[in-house]
Amino acid sequence: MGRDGSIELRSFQVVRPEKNGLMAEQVVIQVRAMIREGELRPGDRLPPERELSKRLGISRASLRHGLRFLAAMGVLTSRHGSGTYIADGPPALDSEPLRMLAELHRFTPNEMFEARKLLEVGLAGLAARNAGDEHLAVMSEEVAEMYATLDDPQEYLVHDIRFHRAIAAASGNQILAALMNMVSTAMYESRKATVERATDLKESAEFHRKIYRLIRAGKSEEARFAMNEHLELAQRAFETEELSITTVPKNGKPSPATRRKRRSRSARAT
Amino acid sequence: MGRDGSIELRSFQVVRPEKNGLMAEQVVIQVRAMIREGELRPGDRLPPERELSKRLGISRASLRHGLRFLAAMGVLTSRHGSGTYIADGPPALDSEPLRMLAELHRFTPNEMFEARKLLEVGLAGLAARNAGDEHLAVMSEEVAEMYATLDDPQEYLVHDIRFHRAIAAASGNQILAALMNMVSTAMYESRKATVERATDLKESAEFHRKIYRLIRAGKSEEARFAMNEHLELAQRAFETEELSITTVPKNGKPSPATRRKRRSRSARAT
DNA sequence: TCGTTCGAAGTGGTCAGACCACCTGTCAAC
DNA sequence: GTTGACAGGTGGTCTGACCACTTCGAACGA
Repeated sequence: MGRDGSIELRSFQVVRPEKNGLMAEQVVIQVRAMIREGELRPGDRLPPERELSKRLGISRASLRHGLRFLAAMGVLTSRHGSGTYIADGPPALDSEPLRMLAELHRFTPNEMFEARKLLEVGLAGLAARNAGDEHLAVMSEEVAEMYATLDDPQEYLVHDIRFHRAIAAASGNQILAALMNMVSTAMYESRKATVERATDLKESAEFHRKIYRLIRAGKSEEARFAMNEHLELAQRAFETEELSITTVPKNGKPSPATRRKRRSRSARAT
Repeated sequence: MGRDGSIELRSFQVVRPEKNGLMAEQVVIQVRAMIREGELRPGDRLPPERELSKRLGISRASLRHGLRFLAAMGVLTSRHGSGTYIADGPPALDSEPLRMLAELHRFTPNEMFEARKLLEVGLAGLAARNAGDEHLAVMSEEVAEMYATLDDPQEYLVHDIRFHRAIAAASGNQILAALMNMVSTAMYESRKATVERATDLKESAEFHRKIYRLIRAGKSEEARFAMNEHLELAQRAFETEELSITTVPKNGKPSPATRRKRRSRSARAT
């Protein structure tokens, strides 16, 4: 190794054949490794930044960049004055990225709805096959709450969402559940506005009850069908509402935002 | 209730609508606003960090934290020496969070596969209804490439993935396409290993061709069915492979991993 | 004894300024 | 016209200090 020690300035680089750029990336890799090895588990607290930065041989600033990155992915949460913790609770994906993506690319609410529909229908089918008693109990509970809050749209929406979330949990597939929640959450703002003007929450509640019973009975295909019907109804309500809002102004050119034509775009594969 | 209101300690919250915590969060909000207003569009370059930090009245370090956050969400990419750019190209969600989540919660590959199946089947159905000529052309091309690379599994896999990606693009729903790609990418490592030991790539290619033809013919239901069949086949191949690896030791009990029963799991609603 | 208060220690959040590493366009030399 | 060196701009990293918040235990009071 020729460690004569005259010039050691860059020795730290030599140790590292990779010479990977981006110190922050190193942090991600390290933490990820710790998770994979089982060294870090959900809910655990990480070592203090000052210590961790020393251990990894990088500045605290760089370490923090890496942690920020992980926090954005939903893997970590930092609590001021307390520490940095591995996310716990049910597995969940942050919906913020999806919301951003939607704004960047001007996704239509309809597209969002369609995505949700596909996921929810599939989940309903799975739930009919896999739901356990405790999930069924939650669903039943939420249906009851919906009936009880027919005159309070906002509250109704909360139980609506919880009901669908229970179905997702009952499906037995946490990934699909996480995806559905991501989409659902990204749509929350819109739904909050829509439900306020809803005319027939009772009908909606009936539908939920019907879906619940089909899932409980283990009737997969029928549960799928009912869920599909339910969401298409909701989607239609949503669409008409959208129109009634966007058509308000006296602008002669209604800006054909909904028009859809085939775009040719440079692919640039990576 | 006895709310005589003698204690007003918490008024500080009311007086300060601004000064919200987390400077980095401010950055996210600001950039997001710029995107929403159309001030920033995909591919655009952001102002230099030194300038932007001044404009927002925060230190460069905090600004960078915020940018890091956005980068993690896939909204930005920073190029050393060049600048910071809004992500361009087709809308995509980073698969890293999903991969992390999978490791944190020990998702089974089967769950991942099931999620993928649900998405792909749905996408195939949509593609049959919405596919344009240019998408069909890409799909056709990739099928041909698959036949041409039957003896090179790794290369085959590339075209396999591109084919499915083309279907997603043809579905007309960018959100679902992004979700599918996220799941698919997260599984890439596993698939790379599986395809290497695949025995009958020809059969796989046949299936892809069949799916392509059904999509081109606009036969939605049949395309869905074929896709489902195709993926269940692949899943089975994957499972047996998993077993052949994990069952290596002389363990007498083959661990009935596929058995499925109602699990009772603490729900912990949030 | 029990409950409350308060303060010190620990931890994440922010700041400032400097320097390094890399990219890009320019312009001189060939 | 082509090539090469160079200078400016830009993101990446480091340092060290201070601020803001949480936590917990010791001192205090009932």
